[in-house]
Amino acid sequence: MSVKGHVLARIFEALDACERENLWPRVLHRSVPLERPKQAAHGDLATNVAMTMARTAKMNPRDIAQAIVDHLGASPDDPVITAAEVAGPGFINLSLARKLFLSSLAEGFAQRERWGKSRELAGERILVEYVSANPTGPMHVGHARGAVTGDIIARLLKAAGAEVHREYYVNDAGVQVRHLAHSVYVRAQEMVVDTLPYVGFVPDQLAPDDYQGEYIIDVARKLLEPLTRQSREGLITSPFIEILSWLQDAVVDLVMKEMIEPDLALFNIKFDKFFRESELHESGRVREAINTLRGKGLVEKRVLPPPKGQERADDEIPPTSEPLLVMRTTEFGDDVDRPLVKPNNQYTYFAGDVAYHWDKLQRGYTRLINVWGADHAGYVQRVRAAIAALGYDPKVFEVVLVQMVNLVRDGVPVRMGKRSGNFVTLREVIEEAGQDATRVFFTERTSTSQFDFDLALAKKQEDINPVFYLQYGHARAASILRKASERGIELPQVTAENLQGLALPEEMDLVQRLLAYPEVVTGAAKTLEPHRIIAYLKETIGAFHSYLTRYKSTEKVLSDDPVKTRARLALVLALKLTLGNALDLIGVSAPEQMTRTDE
RNA sequence: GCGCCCGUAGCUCAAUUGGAUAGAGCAUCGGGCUUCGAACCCGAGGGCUGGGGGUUCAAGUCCCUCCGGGCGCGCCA
Repeated sequence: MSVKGHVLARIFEALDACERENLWPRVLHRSVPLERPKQAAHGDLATNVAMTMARTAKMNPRDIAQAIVDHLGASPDDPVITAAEVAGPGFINLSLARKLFLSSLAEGFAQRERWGKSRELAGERILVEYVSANPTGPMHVGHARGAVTGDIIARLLKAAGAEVHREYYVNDAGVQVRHLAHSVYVRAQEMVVDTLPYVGFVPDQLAPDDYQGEYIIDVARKLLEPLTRQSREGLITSPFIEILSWLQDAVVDLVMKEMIEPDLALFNIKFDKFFRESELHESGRVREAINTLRGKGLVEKRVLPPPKGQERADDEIPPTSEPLLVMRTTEFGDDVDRPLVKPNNQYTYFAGDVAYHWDKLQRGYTRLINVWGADHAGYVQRVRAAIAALGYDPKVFEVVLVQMVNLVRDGVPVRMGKRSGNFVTLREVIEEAGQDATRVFFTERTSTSQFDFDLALAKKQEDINPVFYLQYGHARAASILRKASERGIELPQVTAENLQGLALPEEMDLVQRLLAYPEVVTGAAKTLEPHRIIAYLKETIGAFHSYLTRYKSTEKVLSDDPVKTRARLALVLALKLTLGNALDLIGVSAPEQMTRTDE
């Protein structure tokens, strides 16, 4: 049982005792917050139950707190609570038995790579959808943040005991893919035109909305590569519209297999499934979803009004007054109703997404977590509406909105566009900064914060980069253990007995920080906030360095006193395990030693 | 104009989800390596938590309202 578990049991006993004496009305279900105070003077743990009870009990919180303290039975010899006192407006500050911490740490260490993992979310089946970048080119830095965030959220949920599947939704059915196919078609024609046995063939031209990027030529080359000369000629001389369907499929396949999947692999990000939007259309799932909505009377054919507010400056999309099939998402909190079928009789992207999320729900997931870019914020409400309309609890649908990354070079914004082909790829960033650093860079902050990614700075930042700090902590612990072995000191078992030699306040502080690790993991998992792991690492490592420095000339880990040495080595072992597990959780390597590459 | 996200030290961000005296890194200044790794540590300066109002024992955190920034706002994805 955890330290908090022991303490909670005692607090509940005390509450029971008070209620048996009718000091206040009995409450059946009560939560008791138990926190580690910021200030050491406030004890090892503190609770504010008394203050939360004051209102319903109609009593002074200090009086309640005092009654609880009186029934807590704290004494210096107690195996759990050695002292308890009322403080401030009604806090109860608790001092705990040293032995309790030490044996808890030993128990934790015994779990090895399982230390920090829990069964907190056991029974939940969670689908995490992330990246889902359009299959129209390589991934750029803008996708990196979502990729890292989604990956780590999946890892956190798994660590908390949930069954987790990772999915990438491939939008291979829209006009963008049509433009992609046409771009490749044109490039392929240009490559083959010279070898044609007859003259007079005129290649197509790239349309304004087609993709200009260099990589299109690569895709075209890869497309033609496996084909015989005859097939190549047949392909490029066929009218675009005739081979469109085949071409789209082939091109998306190439982009996914040759560009996106390898880049993700470079990042050590894997998916359980790449879900093709086209599957939903081909299998009739989209039609089925719309029919279901129709059966509920939520679909109608009508003219949608133009958007409110400012007039569109450009005339790209002419206003249409044709009636189209819309879903009444406004009945579920959306701003306006959303179209399902376009005037040209094609399904909208939204129609596909309704079917997709319906499919997810029918696969039995209890939670659907989508990691989306902030530019999709306006989309959340309509999908949630669809889920509610299909008869599911909209709360199962959660969206982590990852804010935009502004790419700058020396403070000057870098414009990016996939069509223009002007962008910095994910591959370039990873090759430049490394996987570990990129992961940390995108995980440090809350996903709601927007920030600039300065390419020039990223190079210079070697010393500033937080990843080194995180890894250095682990390496330094490893180094001490290595040094001990060099001196012929046997590494101790991490047991409560061996830890008994810990006496310094900084040592007990470290013990308590390590003991907090499992809660940090479950906390990060429950809030879907990966940055908490980084924050924990920074704080714990900071405390470790500080401890080592303070006692570097007085109380070293490897001292003349065998009892202290054994205890401190056991602490370092537990620390190294905890840091290693935490780094592993966020997909960052935990080196045994570090070597400087610069200077 | 409407919707969503955000506003905390000069800069980049935290703050145990409503708790006690708001903390780190970078930058600036000043210290600390003959002995376990100085990619480190210690100290100093720097704050009306954008402004105002409200909710309560308690607000950076929740509600309202202004101000400022980002994203989105047809039938693109």
